Amino acid sequence: MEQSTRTAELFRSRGLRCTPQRFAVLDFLLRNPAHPTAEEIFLEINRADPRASRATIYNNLRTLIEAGLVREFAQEKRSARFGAQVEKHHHFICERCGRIEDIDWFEVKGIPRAKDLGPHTVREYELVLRGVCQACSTPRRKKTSKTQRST
Amino acid sequence: MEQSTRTAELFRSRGLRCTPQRFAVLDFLLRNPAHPTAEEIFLEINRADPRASRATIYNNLRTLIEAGLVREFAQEKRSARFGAQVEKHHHFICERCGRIEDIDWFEVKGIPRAKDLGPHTVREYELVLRGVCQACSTPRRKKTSKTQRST
DNA sequence: TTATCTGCAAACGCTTTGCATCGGA
DNA sequence: TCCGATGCAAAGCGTTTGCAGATAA
Repeated sequence: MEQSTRTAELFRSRGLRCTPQRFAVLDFLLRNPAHPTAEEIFLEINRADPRASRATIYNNLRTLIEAGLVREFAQEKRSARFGAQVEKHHHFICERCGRIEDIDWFEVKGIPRAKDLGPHTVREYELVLRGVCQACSTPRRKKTSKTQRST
Repeated sequence: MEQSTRTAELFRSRGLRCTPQRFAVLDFLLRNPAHPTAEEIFLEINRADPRASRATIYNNLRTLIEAGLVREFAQEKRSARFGAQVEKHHHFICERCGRIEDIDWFEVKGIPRAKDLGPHTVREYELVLRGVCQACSTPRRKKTSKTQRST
């Protein structure tokens, strides 16, 4: 109730109303570092206030992401992408067209050891680079960029 | 026509029939390093053979993934996950329960320079570690693992 | 010949949207 | 007061599945 005032002001400073549902979403994410799914967030908030709806949770997640207060993870683009290279490799993702390119494997120095990770066991790792690919950064004619669906 | 024979044998060696559609999927992925979506693969294959259906493309992608010939990217689990930590950080993903944990940011030595990446511009990067989290590797009672939807 | 695979259409799961109502500032 | 936010239900999209007919081996 100090923290909550701060959150309320955070919202206002971005032109957002501080509604109970909106507050609950951010509050829950701040307390829960395990990257819950929208459904989990909904279940939690709906438990406290059974009138809270899925639509509102989803809407607020979008709103908070646009406001830079929340981050979405593991959904680079709408649909899954596939590749025939099955050996270890890193990835480059174009933020404009969604294209994913493989980067030849190389070891990364300084991967956290078990002790730094807590008790988790790491089986594999990869580096994900994000940026703009050549096709998208070249302001030529039509561009080859759009790799999205087109039906 | 040499290459294709090799692919056919690859299939057979894993107990898979070599159908035109299945061949086309793997062939397309081998030729196309840009990690196309299922829809893109469908459009391409359907253009050559208008009878090829989406269902078959999807089925074959699953089959090929199970056979270890194809890899799926950027779809850790079914639904998106969210977090309130908006600063740079790395991620640990539990392969059993899908939980995603933030790892405090640290620079990684040896990120490919522009020259090695071709003409792409890297804006940011992150390390993605995959393994088994403590909760899932501890064979205790009920386990806290299941973080999936539960409706 | 026959188990596997295909195409179709319907089902599914997650997410977004249209719209009437509600309520924070 | 009044515009933004909410809840509901329905639509959207990507993906999976049940089933009858087709086909690789």
